[in-house]
Amino acid sequence: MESRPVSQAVEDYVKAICLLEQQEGKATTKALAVALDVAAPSVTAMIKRLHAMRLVRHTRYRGVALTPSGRRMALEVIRHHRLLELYLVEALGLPWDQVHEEAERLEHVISEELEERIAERLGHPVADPHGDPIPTKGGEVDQSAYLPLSELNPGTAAVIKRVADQAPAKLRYLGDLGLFPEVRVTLLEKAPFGGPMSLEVGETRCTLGGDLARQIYVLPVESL
Amino acid sequence: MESRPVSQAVEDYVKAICLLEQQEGKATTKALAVALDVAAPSVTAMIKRLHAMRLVRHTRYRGVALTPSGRRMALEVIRHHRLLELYLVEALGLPWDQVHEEAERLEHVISEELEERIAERLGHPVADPHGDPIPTKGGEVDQSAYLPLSELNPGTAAVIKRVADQAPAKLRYLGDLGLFPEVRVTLLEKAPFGGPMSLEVGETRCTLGGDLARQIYVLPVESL
DNA sequence: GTTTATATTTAGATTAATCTAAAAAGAAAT
DNA sequence: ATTTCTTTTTAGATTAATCTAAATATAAAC
Ligand SMILES: [Mn+2]
Ligand SMILES: [Mn+2]
Ligand SMILES: [Mn+2]
Ligand SMILES: [Mn+2]
Repeated sequence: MESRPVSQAVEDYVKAICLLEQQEGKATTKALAVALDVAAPSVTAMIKRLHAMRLVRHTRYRGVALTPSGRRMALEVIRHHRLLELYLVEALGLPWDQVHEEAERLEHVISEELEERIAERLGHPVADPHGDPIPTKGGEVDQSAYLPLSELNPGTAAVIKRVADQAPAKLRYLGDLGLFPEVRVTLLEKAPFGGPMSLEVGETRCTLGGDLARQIYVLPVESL
Repeated sequence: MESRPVSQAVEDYVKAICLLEQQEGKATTKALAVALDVAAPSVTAMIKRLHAMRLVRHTRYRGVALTPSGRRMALEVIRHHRLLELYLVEALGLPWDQVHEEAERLEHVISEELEERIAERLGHPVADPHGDPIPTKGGEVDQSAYLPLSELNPGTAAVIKRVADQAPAKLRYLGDLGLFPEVRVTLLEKAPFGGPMSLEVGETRCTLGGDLARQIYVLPVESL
């Protein structure tokens, strides 16, 4: 019954499976290979190990699904990751485009004790700097669904709730424009067919491409 | 010429070698095996790898010595470790007996950027919570030598400068007595042959065994 | 419904890091 | 100077995690 500590690789796999299940509805070998930047046969090999550890169920050629204990592990890692991202921004002033990479490594090595201190210091926050929900210790995740900024009607005001793009360069760009979660914006004009839109952010205005706008999720102010 | 990131194991080995060179004057296979809690043949195998990486020089049956680049790497890891220990105590309130274990893992995963932010937040400190010197970015280490508390003359006052024992239980005990670095104590009485001693700490007094007293280093106040 | 493209798995190899058992070297004791 | 003890090294095996090349299964296109 000796269960030795789980490796970083295993944690990254269950985390990736969990995120894929949420975002795509299922986790395939290919999607995991892309997400983790490894070759497909490496994924197949790891899936066998994860199955032996009872962390996933696997149907050949059909992808994997987390077991309850796999999900518990994944949410624990995701909680670490998002708490760390927020801590690095709030307590140490790291820019929001650098914290993902840092948290990617730190998430595997902090103790439960340290996790708790960080959560306490932050006032038990519910979202990370990008607006992604922080799972509770009990494994609950806020499921609120928001509207892509690209779907907002011109003339409407809304509060940014989530920035789904991870790419540092894009985050830096959005940061320069002042587009963070909890910031209020007003959509002025929108070109058709997913074209660019012009926004009012505080005192200033800016133009945003359709691709970026599709990655920004908002809550229209009427809904408040 | 692609030099892939160094593993945690390699970092722990060069760190252990560096500390042994300082404390014992040399780093033998056996001493490393004990320090790292691995079997002796594992050390021999790793020494070969470290040699291939030009981090150590090795004379068969005689132990290893760090090369300049090995020492640079070791001091970098030690800097991380000690900065982290201090940060965990100062910024997050972890008890000083728990931070060693935590830093042992974190030291390998923080970026140079994060290291710098932490150092800045702490005001570029020169010692960790146990009084161990924090190497500078340039690789300089404070070499001050202090007096073991066990060698202090009765009736003399001194400031604690370093607590060399790592054992959490002992650190907790010393902490309860208020015996931390930078605390001023007065030696009242001392039993002969390394026996116990009685101390004045602030308003209170306490008795300390000879073994513990030998691990506490002080600076007598006359020297100030 | 075949053919073609894509995804998945198997086969086989590699590397880092560890282990135990046994041989060899060096140090200490007689 | 031998003998004995300790340390170090070799030999050989194991496990996790990865890779490339090739085989096989599924899905898409025609
Ligand atoms: Mn990770
Ligand atoms: Mn995030
Ligand atoms: Mn370590
Ligand atoms: Mn320390």
